[in-house]
This record gives sequence, structure tokens and C-alpha cells, in this order.
Amino acid sequence: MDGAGENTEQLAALLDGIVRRQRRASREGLGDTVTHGQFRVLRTLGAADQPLRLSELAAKLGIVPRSATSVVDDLESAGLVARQPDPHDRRATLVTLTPAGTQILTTLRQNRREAMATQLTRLTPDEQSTLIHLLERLAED
Amino acid sequence: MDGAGENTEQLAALLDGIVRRQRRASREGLGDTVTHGQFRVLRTLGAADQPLRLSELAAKLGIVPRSATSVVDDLESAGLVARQPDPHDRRATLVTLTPAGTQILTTLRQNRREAMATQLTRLTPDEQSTLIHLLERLAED
DNA sequence: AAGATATACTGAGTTTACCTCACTATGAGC
DNA sequence: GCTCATAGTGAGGTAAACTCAGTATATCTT
Repeated sequence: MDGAGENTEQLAALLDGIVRRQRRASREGLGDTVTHGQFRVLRTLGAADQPLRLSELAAKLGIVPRSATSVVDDLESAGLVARQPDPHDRRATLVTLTPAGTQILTTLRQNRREAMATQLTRLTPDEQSTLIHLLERLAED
Repeated sequence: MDGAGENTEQLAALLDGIVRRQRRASREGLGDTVTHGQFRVLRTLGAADQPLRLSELAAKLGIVPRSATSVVDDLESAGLVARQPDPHDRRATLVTLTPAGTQILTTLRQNRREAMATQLTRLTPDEQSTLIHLLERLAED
């Protein structure tokens, strides 16, 4: 398990660095509209075709429900998402994108793509696929 | 540039998820000894064969110097690093690992390896190399 | 040689993105 | 009907960054 240790080390540092840089680029790209955490919520809601419970949202984001509450609070104040009572369970709250939220999400995605495009074009399309494939396997739960 | 957009989106989410999980695992692995940020400093100092200036350290970590000051403060209080005046430039401060710091770094690396080993063995050694190679290209400055 | 400008670090204060713990309201099982 | 679990939130805390402004030292300019 010697070589594996080496790889681990290297991978950890690499991933860390890339995400760090990406996060920063993202922050600049998002500007004053929303924070990275808020963007993650919008993105997740956009990917779901149904309204999500707060707890479902939290699970998808990999954070505890309490944390999701706060992000949703802020997004709600900004008018980008809305809370609705779940008709089937009066304990639960459903979260949906508002039209404004949907629109901002679209814009932000566009910006992000442009921002990362340069970086990504260092790899050929084939390499991109390989990379994604490998990362997916690494990310499996 | 349509497909590239897709890939961008997917990659961003993947990397984000992996690092998030890794960070959490890391936190548990590091325990009460040091924080993730402190570990990054130790790792960086360990990788350099020379004492580093605070500003160099910050640059390698991708953070602003002021932030590095704080992390080093804490590590110094814990006795894991030491500050020395730079003999060539009295404005500068050199940071070095103490013996205690070196020892902890070794232990923590070991823990981390074990923690990540399971995850990483999902990929063959060849795949690991490919992944690292691709990420390196992506990370180039 | 003095003065202007740049660089290295740090004090003070803020933000983001999380966390835990304890609480209330509602649902589900026996 | 009582017990136990689940859904969300109030209160409060922490890590890891940030900015802005200040002091000390170095370097460049004339």
C-alpha cells in the first residue's frame, strides 16, 4: 500500500487546490448576486424536477438540515426560492425556485461556464470524459 | 462550446462533492489535533526543504498573507511551528516545522492515507495515474 | 542623502459556510 | 393514548477565509 499512499497524498492536494481556485473564480463570477452556498441550493433545486423538502435538500447538499434552513432563509428573503407547506406532511416544508430564482440560475450557470471554459480546454474532449468518468467512480457512495 | 459547458457543470459538481466528503473524512481523521487549515500549513512546510516566508507560505496555500498569519499564530501556540526572523530581510519572518510539528505531520499523513485508501482502491493503479495526470494539467497555473 | 514608493507582516473587524444542542410540532407504531 | 421518530428552527459556536489600515523595513529616484 505504499504507492497508494503517495497517490492519496498527491490527489488530496490536487483536488484541494483545484476546488479552491474554482471556488474563488466562482465567487468572482457570481458577484454580488448570491454566495457559493446559495448557488449550490439553486443548482440543486434546478436539477430536481420536483419541489424538495428541506431535509432532502440538505441531504443532496451533504449538509445538516439546520444549515439548509439558513441558506433557504436568505434565498427566500432575496425572492429566489419559496417555501410551501407539504400537503402530505404538515411537519415538512417544500422548497421551490421562484421565476426570479430560475432566471438567475440560468445566468449564473452561463457565467460559470465561461469562467471555467479556458481552464477546461486544456484537456481534449476525450480527456474530459475520462476525467469525469474516473471522478464519478471515485465519488460513488 | 456546448458540450464543454455540460462537462464544466458536471466537473464542478463532482469535484465539489469529492472534496467536501474528503474534507469531512479528513476532519474526523485529524481529530482534535489540528484543523484542516493547519494541516495544510504543516503539509506545505513539510514539502518545502527550506523555511518559508509567511508570504511564500500564503502564496503556496493560495490565501492572502494575513490569513496565513493567523494559522501560523495558532500552530505556533501549539508548538508545531516556529517563527524566526529572516537574516536577509528584517521585514520578513521565516516559518519552520518544530520537531513536534514534524512528528504530528507524519502521524496525520498516515491516518489520512488509511482513511482514503478504501476510496482510492476503487481505481486501479493505472487509473490513479491517469487521474492524477489529468488533474495536474487542469491545475496548471 | 533624503524622500517617495513598495514590500512584509499584523491588529481589528467581517463574512461564509458550516456545526451542535435543545426545542416545538407533527406523524407513526403498538 | 402513549411512546418514539421525524421535520424544521432558535440560539450559539467555529474554521477559514476576507478587507482595510497601520508599522517597520527595504529599494528606487533624484
